Amino acid sequence: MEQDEGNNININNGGGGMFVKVMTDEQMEVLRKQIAIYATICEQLVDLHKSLTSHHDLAGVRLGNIYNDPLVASGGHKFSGRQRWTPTPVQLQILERLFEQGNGTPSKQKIKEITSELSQHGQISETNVYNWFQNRRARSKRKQQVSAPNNNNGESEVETEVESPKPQQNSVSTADDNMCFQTPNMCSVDQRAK
Amino acid sequence: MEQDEGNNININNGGGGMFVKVMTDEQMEVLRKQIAIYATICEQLVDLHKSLTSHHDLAGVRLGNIYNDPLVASGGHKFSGRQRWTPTPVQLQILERLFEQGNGTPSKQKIKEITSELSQHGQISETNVYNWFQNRRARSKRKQQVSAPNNNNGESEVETEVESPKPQQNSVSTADDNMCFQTPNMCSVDQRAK
DNA sequence: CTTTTATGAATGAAGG
DNA sequence: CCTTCATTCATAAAAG
Repeated sequence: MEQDEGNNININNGGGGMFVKVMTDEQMEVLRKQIAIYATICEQLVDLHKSLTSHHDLAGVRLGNIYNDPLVASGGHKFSGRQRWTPTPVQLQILERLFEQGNGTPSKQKIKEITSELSQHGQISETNVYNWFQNRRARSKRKQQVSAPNNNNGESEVETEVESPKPQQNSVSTADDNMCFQTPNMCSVDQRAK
Repeated sequence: MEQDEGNNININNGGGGMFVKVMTDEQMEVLRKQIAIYATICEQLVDLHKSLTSHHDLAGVRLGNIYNDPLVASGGHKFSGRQRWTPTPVQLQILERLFEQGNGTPSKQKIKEITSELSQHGQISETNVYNWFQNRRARSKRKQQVSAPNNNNGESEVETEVESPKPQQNSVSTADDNMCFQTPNMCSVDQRAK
């Protein structure tokens, strides 16, 4: 095993090799604090903007309305929007915070409050909030189930190296749950849908 | 237990053993999402600035892919094995066969069996199977809709999506949820700016 | 190498 | 709550 400068550890025991990302507790703490500061700045900026532009009624140009794509607009017809609600990043932060706060059971009254609170950051309805909590819980629950059943196959080499000439049959490492790296991409132009 | 036995990994190759703290895939995912969210907020703020200041020198500043796999890019290593599953030809064949067999409804139990069966032909998880059936069904259904000649007259046609009546005003944004890092109290911004 | 297509995965919403 | 559906996003694979 060797450790390079960039907190990557190469575990190489005989047959296969595997890279894992490592971090000390101290590094984690530093990171966490930095992110927290980042969050604070962002939120304050958003609020600042909101108060500064409150008289302009940003309702139409609301944050995150990136899907008001020029393509549709140039098309000359309808404001093809989308029907399904999508939480803004700020809303998500708040929701997640509430979720992990242990207020596991969103009561009817809570829903109202939360909705009211979140509406400061974008259009939202009580149903949206309700559904979000329902889905959030169900999803996290399912994830727990998935991450356990591995009794049979003792050990197999972990094919984490993408560059290996091996075809792309499977690229899953030790874990079985499937996570994918998806970045919120607000800039991408939707060119699919023929 | 998570996939890594509590993010401690015991590296024991031959000689001595050693424990290091590592981030689980899930933690990495969480971190990435969190950062992505803040990146999104910042970008929105930039856009807001643009519309507010209505300057002239714009449209060129595309922040584009700042968050295009920042984590993966780090260190230039391809450790981040999180790629999407791709069925092997054999697996695909079996899946197709099951799909045609009229077992239209893949129950939870069936999923397990199928997964177990397919795992002999390559890496796969229950989620993969589940998703596959979901997608398969949705896809074939849509195909039929398109090809289904319900065209009474050549009036309204095409346009996979329609401008359905807007049930409510929705702000639009794209982001994913999930984040576990608790924002500390230093983040005492009052969210209501009105 | 760039663009297009096919498809695995994520998720809001509805049904039971 | 839990399951299912529909829609969308991102990326591997294919085409140029």
